[in-house]
Amino acid sequence: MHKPENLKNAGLKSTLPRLKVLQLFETSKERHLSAEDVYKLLVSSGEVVSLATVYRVLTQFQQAGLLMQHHFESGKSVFELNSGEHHDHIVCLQCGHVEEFFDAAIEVRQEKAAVEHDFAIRDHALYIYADCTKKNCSRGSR
Amino acid sequence: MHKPENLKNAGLKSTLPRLKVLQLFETSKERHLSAEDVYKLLVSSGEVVSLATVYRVLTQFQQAGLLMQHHFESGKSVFELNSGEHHDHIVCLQCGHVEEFFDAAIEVRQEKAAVEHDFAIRDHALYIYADCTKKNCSRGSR
DNA sequence: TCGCGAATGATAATTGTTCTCATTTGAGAA
DNA sequence: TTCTCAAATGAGAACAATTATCATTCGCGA
Repeated sequence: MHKPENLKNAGLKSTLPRLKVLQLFETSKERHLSAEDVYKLLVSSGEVVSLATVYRVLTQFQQAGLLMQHHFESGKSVFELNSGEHHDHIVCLQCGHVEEFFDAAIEVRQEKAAVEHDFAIRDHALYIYADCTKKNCSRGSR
Repeated sequence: MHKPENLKNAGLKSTLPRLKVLQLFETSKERHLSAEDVYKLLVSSGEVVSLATVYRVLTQFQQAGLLMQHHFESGKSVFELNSGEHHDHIVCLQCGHVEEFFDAAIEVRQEKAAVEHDFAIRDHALYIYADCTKKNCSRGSR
């Protein structure tokens, strides 16, 4: 789905590090990755990329609309492929597992709240922090 | 409203720095303050408190339930007196101004989303980022 | 008033992220 | 294909927010 063309379309020169990062997001089983995650995954799969480059590329991809950036409570921000469909997140406080959801009613009420308070809404973040029920949960990370 | 008793009730020894911080939150016109804000406000009003102590006290107050902590996109976290009534926030991306709102319907739908995904909700954060209409907006801070 | 454990101050250490700058690379020109 | 050069990268320094360390000081009960 995402190919070098995507980089060109985004006005980004097609370089090795960029292709590797993009490919990682497309193939990783974990959809939400932090800069550190990306760096470690690349290194552990034998790729040589600098952490600085990972940060730069992630930021560029986010600005180009290829990735979405989120700020969970953990302190570090995480990225995910931009599916084009807005959604919010439920984050497990124990294992860091993230699940996505969308609720039209919530979206509507948010817009309403912004309007009522005389704000021009630009973006919003809804994070639900909870305990998930994964059998392998509680390994504590992220 | 909040007095030394509150500290004792919270199991915290009533010390000067703690009283000063608590008093600052009670009297400041800005309801949402970062650690840096608190530190600077105290210093500029002639008080002598260490930044490390400010961080410690804020954390203790938050754990004691006196303060609520929020993580806006700015990167630094902000605190506010715990009113006891849950509410969400609209944050101006330009001037950092924060407004509060509450929408029962949103709360209900969030709970529903968590249940549907088999999560035991522990906490949630809903931040709407927008441009406010304050005449003195756009000074850019926080 | 004394004594001791808890709290504080000053500063070093950590963490996540950005910046600097010398070196390398990709993509078009020759 | 080779050359050219701006753009991209790597390595490490620099930064900002926050936490940890540890010697000194303080609050509070005996």
